[in-house]
Amino acid sequence: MSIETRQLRYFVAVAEELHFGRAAIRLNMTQPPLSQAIQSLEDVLGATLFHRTTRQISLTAAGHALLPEAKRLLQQIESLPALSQRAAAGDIGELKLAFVSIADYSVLPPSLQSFRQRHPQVKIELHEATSDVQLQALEKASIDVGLLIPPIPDHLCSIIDYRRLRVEPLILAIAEHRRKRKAATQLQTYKDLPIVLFPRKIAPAFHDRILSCFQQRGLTPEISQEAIQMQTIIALVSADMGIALVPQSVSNLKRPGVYYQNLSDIQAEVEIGAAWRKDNESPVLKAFLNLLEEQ
Amino acid sequence: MSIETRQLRYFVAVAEELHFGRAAIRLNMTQPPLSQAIQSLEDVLGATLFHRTTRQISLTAAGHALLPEAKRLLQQIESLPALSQRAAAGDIGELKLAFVSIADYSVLPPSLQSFRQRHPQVKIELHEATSDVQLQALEKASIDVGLLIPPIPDHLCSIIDYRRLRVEPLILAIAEHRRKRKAATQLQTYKDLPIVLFPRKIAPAFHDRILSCFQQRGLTPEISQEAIQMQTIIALVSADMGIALVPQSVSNLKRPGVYYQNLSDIQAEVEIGAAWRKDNESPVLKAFLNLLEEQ
DNA sequence: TAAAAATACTCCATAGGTATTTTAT
DNA sequence: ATAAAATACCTATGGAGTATTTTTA
Repeated sequence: MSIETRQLRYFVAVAEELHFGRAAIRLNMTQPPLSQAIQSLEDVLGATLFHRTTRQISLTAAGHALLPEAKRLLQQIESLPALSQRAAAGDIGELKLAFVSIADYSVLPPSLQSFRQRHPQVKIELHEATSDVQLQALEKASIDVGLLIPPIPDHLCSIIDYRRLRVEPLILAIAEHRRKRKAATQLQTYKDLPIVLFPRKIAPAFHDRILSCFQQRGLTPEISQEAIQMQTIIALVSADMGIALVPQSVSNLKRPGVYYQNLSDIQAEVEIGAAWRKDNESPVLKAFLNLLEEQ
Repeated sequence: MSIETRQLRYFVAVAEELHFGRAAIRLNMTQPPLSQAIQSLEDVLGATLFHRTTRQISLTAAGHALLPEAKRLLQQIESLPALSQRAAAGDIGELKLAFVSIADYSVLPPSLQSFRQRHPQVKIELHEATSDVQLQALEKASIDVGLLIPPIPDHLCSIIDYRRLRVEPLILAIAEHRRKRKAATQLQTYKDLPIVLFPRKIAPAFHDRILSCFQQRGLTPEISQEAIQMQTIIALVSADMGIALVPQSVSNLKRPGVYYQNLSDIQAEVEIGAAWRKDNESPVLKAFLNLLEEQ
């Protein structure tokens, strides 16, 4: 036998009224079944809760100890519907979000800010990761959503949905003192400088997109250094290790000695989008995707 | 309609098994009523808890949010019998204890120490108070027990029980330099010195007991100063304001310049006892009284 | 097509009601 | 004498069982 919330409600009513008859009225029932319910509660607890005479009743020590506990528990149980509904609406919960370092300079900050504002109770778990790591994480469902650079491999298209968020042109990051005078907007101009690049292993699509810009112009640049994060690449440019092609939004990352130059002779763009599992029913995820839709 | 613990138990079982059939077996019941109970729980909560296909079920966001709450609540509800039983045994609860300052040097410390040891969960509320204040407090039931100096007034004898704890001889407290050489054990020896005394208003019984010692010997001492607490009286003796008659145990209160002298020519004693309301059923009080009994 | 949840119905345990007794003031 | 809790007994709601249907992987 086990304690039911009904018994706790009855106990609280009797403890507060200190009168079985009045408590029964308050509970919309008659006195005898209330007496029986309290007796059965006392049985289960293994302690008497009331000193009874037919004229007046009072709480025993066990009753005194139980009353605040019972009230607290009842209150918490009554709050469960609200809890469930808020969870179902995506107002509470958790969002595991991964992003490529580029997103850190474009889509991520405004999205995060407005999501936090609308869903302050949602715990957001952020992971910086490359696109292929994110795709693996999505495959094993260890993240809810990834902000990454396409493509989505064919074998994952059946379980993963993707939505484009932003397309940015590539621009040139170059050490200030290497800059040619008078708006040299041609990549060709800098053909003799080595380049800093993402490793092909880590981000093959992005790596190839950049190299193809050079190949289109018949250039075969020397790769002086590889780096995984945008800020490292910019740091290397600033240290005069070479030039780099980066998404336009990275120019928000100001660094002394680094100049960003739009290019006129290449059309290369880089796309960032959101990817998530088709079978992920999380209302928090839905809320996040709705918000991305709006922006 | 309201949530019953039965429904929470069912939910936890299904959420852990992720299978209605197996959960039903675990709960010693059949599957259909379990499905119905979960449905009715979902109705009350206003949220669905499981994504169901006939092949497999999984928790919704609402279910995920509810599961830890439900487990916690069930655990707490299951701990209520233990709580009630400990309260009934006096192992948890509160003891409001008042004591006269004299008790602070005799009965109180050992009693408190062993009670704390046996009932570490009991919260003890200590008040230093004179006997008459304690009796008033007992009358309006604002304390559980008082350590005081008798007598109990007649009009309270019907509602208050009393038990003698200790009887101590009165001894002389005297400034070191006033002490006559060679064991002057007669009160008479010091008849010319003024005395320090409890105010009659505050502790008439104790006041009168002390004065009667002098009167027995035909002495009428000058009262130089009155004080309510033992340590104040001893401080005044040390400041050479006069001599004092104090219970023997007060000699534990060493103070430079104060000498304690047994007296051979008086028989006066002071009694300390415990008083409590007859109608106080508190198991904590019972435990405390049992312990006093032993000592 | 087969495993599992939902539905339909049946039944009985027990929550709750009515009538009465007991008890303490 | 009376108010109030306990007891005895009855009723009926709804929790749980059995049989069957529906669903989807």
